[in-house]
Amino acid sequence: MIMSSSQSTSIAKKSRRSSGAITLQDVAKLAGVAPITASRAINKPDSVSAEVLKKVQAAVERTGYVPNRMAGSLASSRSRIIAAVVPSTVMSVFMQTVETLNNALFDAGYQLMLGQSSYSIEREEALLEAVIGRRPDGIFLAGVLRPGKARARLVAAGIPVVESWDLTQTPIDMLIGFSHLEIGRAVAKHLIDKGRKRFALVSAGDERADRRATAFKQAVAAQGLADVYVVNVGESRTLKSGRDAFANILSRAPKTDAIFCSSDLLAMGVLTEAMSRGIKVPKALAVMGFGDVSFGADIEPALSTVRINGADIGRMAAQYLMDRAEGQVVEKPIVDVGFSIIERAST
Amino acid sequence: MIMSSSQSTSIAKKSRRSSGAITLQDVAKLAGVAPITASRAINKPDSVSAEVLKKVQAAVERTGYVPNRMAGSLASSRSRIIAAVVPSTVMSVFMQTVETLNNALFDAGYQLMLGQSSYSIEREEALLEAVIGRRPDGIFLAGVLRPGKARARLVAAGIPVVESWDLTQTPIDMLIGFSHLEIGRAVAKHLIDKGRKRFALVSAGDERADRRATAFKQAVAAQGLADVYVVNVGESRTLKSGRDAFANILSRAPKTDAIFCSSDLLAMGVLTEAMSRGIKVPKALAVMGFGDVSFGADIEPALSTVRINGADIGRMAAQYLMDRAEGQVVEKPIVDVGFSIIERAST
DNA sequence: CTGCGAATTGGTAGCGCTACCAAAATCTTA
DNA sequence: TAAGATTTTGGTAGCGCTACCAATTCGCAG
Repeated sequence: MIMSSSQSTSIAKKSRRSSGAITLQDVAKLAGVAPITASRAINKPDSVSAEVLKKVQAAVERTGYVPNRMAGSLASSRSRIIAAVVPSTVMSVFMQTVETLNNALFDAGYQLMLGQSSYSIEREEALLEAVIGRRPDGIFLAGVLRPGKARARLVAAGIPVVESWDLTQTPIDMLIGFSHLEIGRAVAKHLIDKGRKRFALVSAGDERADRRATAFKQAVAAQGLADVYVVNVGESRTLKSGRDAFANILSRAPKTDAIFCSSDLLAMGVLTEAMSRGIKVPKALAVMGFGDVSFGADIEPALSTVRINGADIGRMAAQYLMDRAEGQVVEKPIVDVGFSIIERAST
Repeated sequence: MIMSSSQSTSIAKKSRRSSGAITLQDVAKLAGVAPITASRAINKPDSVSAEVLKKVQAAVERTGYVPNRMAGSLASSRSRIIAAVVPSTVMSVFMQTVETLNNALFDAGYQLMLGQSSYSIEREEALLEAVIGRRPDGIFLAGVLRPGKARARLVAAGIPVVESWDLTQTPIDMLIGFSHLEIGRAVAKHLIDKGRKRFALVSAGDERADRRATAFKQAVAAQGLADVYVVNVGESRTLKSGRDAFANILSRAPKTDAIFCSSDLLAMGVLTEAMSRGIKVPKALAVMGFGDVSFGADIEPALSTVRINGADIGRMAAQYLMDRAEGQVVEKPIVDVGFSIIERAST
C-alpha cells in the first residue's frame, strides 16, 4: 500500500497547473540530490560538498535553470525587493539618488521596484498600497510622508522605510535628509554677503520649496531689507516657467538684483531670459538655483546652486534598508546629510 | 480517527514560520466565508453576491488586510510585474518612455521593476538573469538586445519582450522603434537644404549614434560635399563634452558650418561654447541635437533637434506587454514609430 | 576498531494565495 | 411544482521554494 502510494506520487502526475518551466526539482533530479540540497548548492555554496556543488552547477548549466524568486520569497518571507517612490522620474533631482540606490541594491542581489506619485497624494497612497502588497523588504521615499492611511499602513506592515530629502522629528522609521530651513537661510546669507539688496524668489508649488522660501524671507527681513518678491510657478517646473517668471519680475519688481529659484531648471530659465534681454549676470543680477543639475557648472554663466549629495543619500538608504532587511539594527536612523552652497559665476 | 485527525489540523497549530501578518484566512474567518470566496470578493467583486461582498469588504477594512501578491503570483503564474531595463536613468532620453510606461502599467494594476545596465553588456546580462528570476509578465528593453546568453534565456523563458528605440529584422519578440539610418539621412538633408556645406559630428560612443553618423556621412558624400569631421566623446555624454568637442572642431576644422550632435545635451554644449566665443548661431553655425529634451525649445537660440515620441513608445509598450500577459495576440508586433525633424532657431 | 562531535544531506511541512472541480443555492420555464 | 439551467459558494490540491529538524556520513581521538 505505502509503496504504491509513494509510487503514485513519484510517477509523473504532471499537474495541469505547472507552468512548464524548469524547477529546482528538475535540477535536483538531474544532479542526483534532494531539492533542498540543490537549493543550498545554489544559494549557500559553502554549506555543501565540492562534489555536490559541481553536480548541481552542471545541472543548472545544462537545464538553463533560473530560480523562481517569487517562490523563494514566499517561503522565506524575504523578497529581496526594495521599492522606491518618487514624485517624478523625468529630469528629476531624485534620480541621482534612485540610480545610486538601485546600483547598490543590485550589487547585493536586490531588485528595485519604482513608483511615481506624480506629486499627487491620492496616487501616492494608492502606490504605497500596491507596493505593500508586494511585500518589499524595504521602501525608499523621496520626501517625507504626510500622516494618513498610507503612513498608518506602513507602520502596521513593519516594513523598513527610509524617508528622505527633509528633516522631521517624527519619521516613520529612518530618515536621511537635510534642512530646507537652513538652506533658505544660507542662500540668503550668501546673496546678502555678495552685496545684494532686492530679492525675488521663483518657486514651484512644493511644500519643501515653500519652507526654503520662508526661511529666506525671514533672513532677508532680519537684515532690514526690502520685501522679497515671490513668483509661484505652480506645477510647471520648466525652463520656460523660469523665463516667464523673470519677465514677470522685471515688470513688477524691476529693481530686483538677486533671484533664488526652487530648481536649477527654473534658474536656467531666468539666466536665459536675462541673456536674451541683455541683462548681465552676475553684474546686474545674481541667480541661484537648487539641486546642482549635472551641467550647471558648464553653462554660461556657470550656475551657482545648492548641492545635495543625492548619491550619498542613495548609498546610505541602500545600506540602511538592507541592514534592516537582514535583521541588523541601524545605529543612527536619522541622518542630516547637509548641503553645500556652490558658488559659481551667476552670483 | 478521521475526526481526531481533522481536528488536529483545524486546531490552531500556529506554524512557527507564519510571518504574523493578516492573511486571507483571517479575513475569510472574520467575514464568515471560505477563503476562496473572500479571494473572489476582493479580486472579482462581480462574481460574488452583494451580501458576501459587503461582509468581506468590512472584514478587509477592519483588519487592514493587504493581499500578499507574491503568494498570488506564485499560485496564478501571473506576477503583474513588468521589468524595464535602461542604460541609465539620470538625464536619460529613455526616462520619458519609462515614466509613461510606468503610469500606464500602474493604472492597470501592474508594477514596474527597474534595472540599469550602465551601458555595460555584462551588467545587462546579469540584470536580465536577475529579472527573469522574478518571473515578470513582460520585459521592456531600451534598445535592442545583442545575441548572447541573455537573449537565449529570454527566448527560452517565453516572457513577452518589447525591444525599442531601433529597428531590426530579428527582434526577440516585439519591437517599437525607428530607423537611425533614416534619421542620419533626414538630418543631412535638412542641413544641406539650409545651404550648409561643411559638416561635423559630435557623437557619443553608442552603436545607434554610429549608425546615424554613418548614414549622415553617406548622404553628405552623395552630394559631393567635403568629408565630415567627427568628434567622438566616448562615454562622456555631458554638456561639457559638447563644449570641448566644439573647441576641438574650431581648431581642427574651422570652416565647419553645421554640427549634428548625438544628443541634445552635447548640442547645448556646442551652443554654449559658440556663444562664449561670440560665434553666431545659426548665422555662422547650425547646430542640431537629438532627443528633444524638454527645455530645448526654450533655450536661446532654441535648439533644432530630432524628436522621438518617447511617451508613445511607453504607452504602446505597456499595451503590448499587458495584452500579451493576458494571452491576447498582438496584431502588429513590430512598429516603426518614426521621428520628426524639429526645426528651431539653431539651424 | 570503536565512539563521538562536526559536517553534510534529506524529509516534511508549510509560505499565502488561486486553479479546478464539485456542491449548494437560486432562478427559469414548462 | 418539478426539472433543468444558472449562479454562487466551497474543498482540495497545488504554485516552487525554504525553515526546521532528523538522519546520515565523515574525521579523528582513544
